[in-house]
Amino acid sequence: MADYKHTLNLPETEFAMRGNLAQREPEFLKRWDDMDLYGKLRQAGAGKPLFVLHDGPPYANGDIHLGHAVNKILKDIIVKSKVLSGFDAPYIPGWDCHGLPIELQVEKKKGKAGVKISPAEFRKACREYAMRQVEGQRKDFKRLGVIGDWDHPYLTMDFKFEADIIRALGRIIDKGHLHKGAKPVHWCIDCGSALAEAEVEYEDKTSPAIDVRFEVLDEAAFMAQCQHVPGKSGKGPLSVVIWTTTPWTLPANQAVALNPELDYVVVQTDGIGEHVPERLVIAHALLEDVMARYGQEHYHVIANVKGQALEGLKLAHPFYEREVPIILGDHVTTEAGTGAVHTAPGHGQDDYVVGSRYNLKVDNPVDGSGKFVPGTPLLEGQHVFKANDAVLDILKTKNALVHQAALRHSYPHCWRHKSPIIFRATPQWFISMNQQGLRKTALEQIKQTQWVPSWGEARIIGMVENRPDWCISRQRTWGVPIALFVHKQTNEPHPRTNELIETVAKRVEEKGIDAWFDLEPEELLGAEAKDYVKVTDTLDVWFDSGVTHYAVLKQREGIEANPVADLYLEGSDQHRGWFQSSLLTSIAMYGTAPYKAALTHGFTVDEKGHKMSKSKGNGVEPQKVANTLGADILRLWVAATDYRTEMSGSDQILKRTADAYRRIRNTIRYLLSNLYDFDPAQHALPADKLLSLDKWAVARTAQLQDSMLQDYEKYEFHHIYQKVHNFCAVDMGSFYLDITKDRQYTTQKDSHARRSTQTAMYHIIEAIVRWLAPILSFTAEETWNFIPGQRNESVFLNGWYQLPVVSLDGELAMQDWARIIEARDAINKELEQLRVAGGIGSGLAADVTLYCGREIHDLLAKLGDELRFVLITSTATIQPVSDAPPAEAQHYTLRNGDEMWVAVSPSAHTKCVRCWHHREDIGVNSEHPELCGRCVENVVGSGEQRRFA
RNA sequence: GCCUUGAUAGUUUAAUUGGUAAAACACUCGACCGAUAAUCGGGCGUUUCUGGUUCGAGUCCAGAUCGAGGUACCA
Repeated sequence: MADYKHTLNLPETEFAMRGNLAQREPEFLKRWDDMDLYGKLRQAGAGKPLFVLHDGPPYANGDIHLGHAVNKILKDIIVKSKVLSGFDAPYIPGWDCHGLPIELQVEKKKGKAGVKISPAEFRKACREYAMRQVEGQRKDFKRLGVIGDWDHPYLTMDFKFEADIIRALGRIIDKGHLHKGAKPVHWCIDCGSALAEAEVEYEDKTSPAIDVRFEVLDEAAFMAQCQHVPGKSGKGPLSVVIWTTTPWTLPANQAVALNPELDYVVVQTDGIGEHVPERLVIAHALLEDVMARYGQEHYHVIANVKGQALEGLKLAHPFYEREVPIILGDHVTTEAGTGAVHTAPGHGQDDYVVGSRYNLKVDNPVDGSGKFVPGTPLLEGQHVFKANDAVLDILKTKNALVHQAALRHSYPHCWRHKSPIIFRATPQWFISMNQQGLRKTALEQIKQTQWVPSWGEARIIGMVENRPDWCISRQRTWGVPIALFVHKQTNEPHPRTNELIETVAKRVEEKGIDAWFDLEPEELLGAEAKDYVKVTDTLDVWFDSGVTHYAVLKQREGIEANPVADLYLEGSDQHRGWFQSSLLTSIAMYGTAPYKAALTHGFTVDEKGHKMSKSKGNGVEPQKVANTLGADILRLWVAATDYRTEMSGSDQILKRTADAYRRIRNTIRYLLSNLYDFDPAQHALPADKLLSLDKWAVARTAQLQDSMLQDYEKYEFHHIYQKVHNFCAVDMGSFYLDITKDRQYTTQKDSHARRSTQTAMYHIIEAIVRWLAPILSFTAEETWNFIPGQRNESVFLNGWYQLPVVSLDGELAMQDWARIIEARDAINKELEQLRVAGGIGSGLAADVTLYCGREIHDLLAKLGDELRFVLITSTATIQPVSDAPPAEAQHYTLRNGDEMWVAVSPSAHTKCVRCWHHREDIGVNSEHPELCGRCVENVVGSGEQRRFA
């Protein structure tokens, strides 16, 4: 048998079938670094319309996890797609560097600031620690193929940034949003300082649980609000009874809270203990429990009243000469107690919130060491927990104690000392939501912003509507100072605050935040210094990151006057966090939101939808994925997953993604391998000279590209993934590439038929490589250099591909090809039947006869002899239905109603050794006895002509 | 507890205004041996559950279950 293989145009390429991504990707990273891709992108972008995706800073602590990877990859996909769409899209990554978690890490190694180590040294250690964290995270982010200004990221601890935080604060003060107030904080008596939420742990503790009378002052006014039970009149004193587990907070009591919706009763008792008959006010739902607790068997309800009706009525404090009002709050429940809650705004978060609604005094008679301050009647100098007994004694003396018991319950403790902590009001700084209309403007601006997904709007509106004033002060070491001098008497900031802040900012720009902590007030205030106190509180770190629009957007991304980014993109937790802190500071400073659109992605969860955690061992580490499957697989997973809800990730799911990747990669490889001898400059045919099927392929590609560009526009990457994959597997793999294989391989190298396919393939690969670039960045860059023709050094330095416009209006239109595909599917089913029956192996061993209804007949007839190439069979004959299909022919009804009978049979002819078609005309040329006529023509003749396929 | 949000084949995603549940992957059976750790063909769902509205519900309504994010409370 003669060997004709050398007369075929078999595919060849150096583009590896296996990606070897984990090993190869670092080479591309180096290449991008060496060519300064980011710098080149900026140069190329000069003058183009700007698209700013402003990066939200991750916290500089710990290794990056899958959620970080998702966030950065989504941002990268968007930035890159905008570049391809012709925008100048800078990307400046940043880090959040101050704050408690870093302090705690440093404290573990160096000890507590101000105790074992000076605050200045402590801050230095924090700065060094944060820097190391940034290095580690930067390395991991870069490894994922994220392109950005990694050499010049923004760090909230840069001296310049720290100075700008102070300037931003100055501007907010200037606009009148700051106020000083008091707020209860967790306070450890042993530490002598406030604790952050993260430093509090909950443990069981036994406390005295007491019921206390608050006598009604104006009995007539009270009873007037009630509905009396007929025939029941009462006698004896009338009191509202509260229940508390912290007797020591009673000195700070300012009110008694009832639930407006609850039913309360006035109950007549015979007398509790040795006391005389009296009337008590209790929530109806708790009446039986309470009476049982008091040991009362004989009692009766004499009146009913809604909590609502009692608002504002005055009660007597149990042991001070003080009138306290009845107030209303939804936090009052019937789970425990009496339905009436002792309210001390200085000693509880809830009491503070409800108290601020009623303008109650935030009284805190307890000092930092837990003792009642001088001047506290009856209790001065006593330690709060020991004062419990004293309070009980006083209550007994005043006949105010109804009942007492011990209660074991969960109670906050200091994580260092394991000792119970207290709530204690301390002076704090706030950004007011209302005094300059911040809340109102924020709500207006939220409506001006595009939220993706749209429910983000309702979410953040709900939060902004309900949030209290923003407490921006912390009593911490590693943070940007609230650089104010306040008057010793008035507590007011210095009148020249504006100017002082700029002076301080300049110093901080030189020396960092220590410039403030080291500052002697005299240096700036001179003789006035004796009247002022230098504030040493630090800012909430949410303030730091909240002003990146000022410190970064305004100063580095080419947006000057009023920094507004095109897009902020973060996880859904940031409606509470960065989206909000950025919104509030921006409005306080400029009156507008800092972003035009805010996009949120869900959290990463495992395949069952449960959150990832170390203890469950269901986590996916991005570093590990990059080093085994490759970063492109992780990127493909991010793109393939609908980020609007939770994103499921697991080893299984990533393996599926890797399988899908291989399909895409092999399609690319096959296209490249068929272009090894193709030079577009020399061989490309004009669009109107292409074969019909090749026109279809180009048109299909263009169609898909249009819809994909819309998907990029709408940030719906999972649709792009589905479309690309489907294109590779269906349009290309099972149809176009399968059919054109014969033409590629068997026609003459430089024939019109072959150059036509190559032209189509060339356009297709030029398009695909760009579709993929934002997602499979490494693979696209690798592909870029394998595509024939002149090209620049990176796929990212290009726009989307302009596919040639093809017109299929001639004999076969797009919908005609769709119907041909439909007919082909039916024929494939029959071929499979024959194959299973053992009649044939390859489809090329079969003859097909079709008995067709009118329309499909006319359509297939247009293909003439080339129908067999479309069906990939040796012969394909069409007959009208009137020719009476044989019994063995299978009947199909096509979508347009046309009928078709399909008959398949093994070919009677021998197989051409070159093209593998079974043909009657094998051996027509005696010099090539094993070849069919067509192959003879292609080997020694002038080559076959094709029109359609 | 409250606010926001989700649930479609083993997996990832589709399904205009309610109108026969669609792909791909995986799996499986087979073919090919000129994309070969590749390629081609054939095969697989009570749309989480329970009710309701409707001629008709994945889609609308009510409730439940399980999950995610945020927030509050434990006086």
